[in-house]
This record gives sequence, structure tokens and C-alpha cells, in this order.
Amino acid sequence: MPTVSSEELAAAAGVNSAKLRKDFSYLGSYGTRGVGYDVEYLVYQISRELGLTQDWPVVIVGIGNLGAALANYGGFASRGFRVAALIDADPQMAGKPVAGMPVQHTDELERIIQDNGVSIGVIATPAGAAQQVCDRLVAAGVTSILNFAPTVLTVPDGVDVRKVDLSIELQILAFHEQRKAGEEAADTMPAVAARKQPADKGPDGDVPAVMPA
Amino acid sequence: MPTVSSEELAAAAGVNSAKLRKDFSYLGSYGTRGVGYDVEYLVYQISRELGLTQDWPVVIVGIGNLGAALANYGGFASRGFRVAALIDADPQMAGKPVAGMPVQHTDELERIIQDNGVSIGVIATPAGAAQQVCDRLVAAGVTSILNFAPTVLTVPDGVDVRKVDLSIELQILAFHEQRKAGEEAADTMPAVAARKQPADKGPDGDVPAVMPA
DNA sequence: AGGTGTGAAAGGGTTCACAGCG
DNA sequence: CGCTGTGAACCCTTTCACACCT
Repeated sequence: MPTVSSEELAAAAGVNSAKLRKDFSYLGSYGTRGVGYDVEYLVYQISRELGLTQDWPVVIVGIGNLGAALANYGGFASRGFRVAALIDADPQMAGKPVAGMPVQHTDELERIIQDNGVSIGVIATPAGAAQQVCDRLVAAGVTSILNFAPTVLTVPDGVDVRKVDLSIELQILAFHEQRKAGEEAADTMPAVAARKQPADKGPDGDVPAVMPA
Repeated sequence: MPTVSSEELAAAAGVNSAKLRKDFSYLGSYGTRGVGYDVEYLVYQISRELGLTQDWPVVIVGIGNLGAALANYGGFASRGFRVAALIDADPQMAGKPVAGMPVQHTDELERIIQDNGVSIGVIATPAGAAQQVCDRLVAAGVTSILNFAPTVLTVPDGVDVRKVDLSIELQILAFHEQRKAGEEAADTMPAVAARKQPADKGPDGDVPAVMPA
């Protein structure tokens, strides 16, 4: 399929075709009237705009179950992320291979960041260690942090933090589950709970690509 | 601190106090004019509205690194989730304790769901197994699914699916990182990339009591 | 014709500003 | 007097509809 129309893409994504065209138009005029969008060219332009064509070295700090899961996560490489190092505070872990890569000790953190020009760090440590690790990452030059620890991190201006709370997704499901259960009683429910919502979005959410209602 | 004002809460949350008051007003009139909101009462009301006061048994299918990380995740219990069972297809895993709970074999899936009245399932299997597991969960009575596998699941109407893609969060960080790098060249950047964004929201970001849809 | 790109209209959500209550 | 609750103004996003290009 060498080209797609906004209509086809919109249907696949579950959005309005006008919205899709308007969104694309902010990136430039990459379509051809009467024809549609050249798939390969479009993919490249969007990838470039999103930064997927760059190589982003990242470090993962805290190689417990979650850190190991992240290290093994296949989706990273295909999106331009390269795991530059796995770091853990436990000396027992040092040298152990995880996802085909030896775990390094926290002592090496600063050197690793600098040697690899890492600007993105992933924190998968226990809550208690997160802020400290964060501070060291920032001091070493990291300017974006993905935080899986259940703590709110404090960072200086200019540093971005995104927090992933795995239980929030469950909470959203439970919220809808609750509504399903009390559907017939909808009239007596508060406005918020009763309001029908158009397929609400996940964390990828801003990527409705395929979110079934 | 027995009471808070909308102003204080708004500052803490990084939003406008009027928005906060309006949002709360959809839940009912739980504040006191001239005083503020009674903290304990407010927490209860919001918890109830979100379904946090209910007990939600969940099953986790696929006890690899990620599944184990989820099983150990402390945040669940405090939000009303109870891990009813850990399920894995590997017979070797059966009986092994993970997070103080024996892993059970996939053969038991249907029975476990029914015995525990589980309506929420978490899929942490490899991509190849996800749809099949999903089908079985749904057939057994699950109506909400949290999917960590990198696959788009197909489900019947009435079943909610939320997909968590761990790399998307990194992608968002990389996007901002890219902008930081090219800040001085902002004038020549496409409109989208150059546009200043109000501290955009994390995954928890799209969970304000009232979904911004 | 066929489908993009976009001005204009419509729709929603946020903020303002203040009445009203404790 | 202080702070909530909320109508109205405002602003941003989405959708419509069509001019315009291929």
C-alpha cells in the first residue's frame, strides 16, 4: 500500500478525517491532493518530528523485576532507544547479565552518564532510593527522567519528569467497572460517574490509535 | 490539617483553583463556604466516586519479570486491588511463590476467575499469547483488561481494554528532549514542535475526576 | 473526479468574577 | 470577612464544508 487517504487513516485510528488532516498540516504539507499521503514519506516525516530517527541512549537504574522487565522490553530498540547501561545499588547484582548486558554498580553512575552522553534516565528503584538516584542523575547531566517509583520527584527547572503509576491504569478500569455495575441506577448517580465518555485514552492515550471504547 | 481551601489544593496540584472547585462541584457540594473542604470527608467522597472503597480482585496472567513486578507492586493494595491469583502457562512456574503467593497454571484460569468473581484481568504475557489469554479471560467473565503485551487486543463490546506501552512514555520524554536541544532554532521549527506546552500530563495526567476526553 | 489543506462554525473545557453562604 | 459554587465570558480544539490542486 504505497499511499493512504486521510479517510482510511482516520477510520483505522478511530478519529475524524478532518482532524487527522489538520493535525498533519501542522507538520507541513506532506499529502498530495487527489491521491493521499505517501506512506513511506509520511512515516519518515512523523518519525522525524517525534524524534524517533534519533538515537537516544538511556540508563535504567534499579534492576529488580521491573528494571529487568524494562531491560528486556523489545519496544525500545525499534523506537530509537538504546539501553546504554543497567545500574543497581546491590553489589551482588554487579556483573550479572540481564537482557544480555552486565549490571553495573551505582558507583559508576556518573561516569556512565557522561561517557555515553545519556540525557534520559529511567528510575525503577524502590521508593526510598528514587529521589537520591534522581539527584545524582540530574547532577550528572540527565535532563529527562521516567519514574516508576511511587514517589513524586523534585527536580530543578529544565528537567522533565514523567511518572508512571501502574496502579492508576487499574484504577481507571475499576472506575468504569463500577459504572457498568451500576448502569441501571444511572439516574441517581452523580453527574461525573453517569456521563458517557467517548473512549477515553490511556497513557498512550494521546495515541488513540486503537482504543476500544 | 483538618481542612484545605481550593486555592491550596490547586497550588499543590498545579491547576487553577476555579477548575478544581468546578470539578469538585460535579461530585456534589462537599465544601464549606468561608472554610474550605474537610480533608477526611473529601478524601472519602473522592475515593468512593472513583471506586477505591470497593475491593477489586484481579488476576495477573504471565508471571515473567513484568508480571512479578506487578505482583510485588505495593500500590495495588492501598487502592483497593487484591491480587486474587498469579497465572502462568509454564508448568515449571506452577507452585513457585511470587510475592508470597503460589503461581497457578493456566489450566486453572477459568475456575479461578469464577471462584473469585474476578472482573479485572492483567495481561503481562509475551505478545504471542496475549490475544488467546484475553479470549479466555473474557469467556470466563472478565470485563476489564489491562494489557501490557505489545499487541492490540480484540474484544467484544462491553469489555474495556487499556493498553500500557512502556516505550511511549520514553518517546514523550525524547520528544521534549529534542525540543530542548533545538531551542534556539525554534523559529525554523515546525509549528507543532515549537509550540510551548503547558507541562503536559503524565499517565496519571489524564485521570482528573472528570476525563478531558 | 478525488482528496488535501484550511477558513469558518460549532462545540467543550477552562477561567473569570461574583453572588451567596457559613 | 473568606471561600465555595457557578453563570457567563473566553479560549482552544474539533468538525464542517469547500476552494484548490493533481
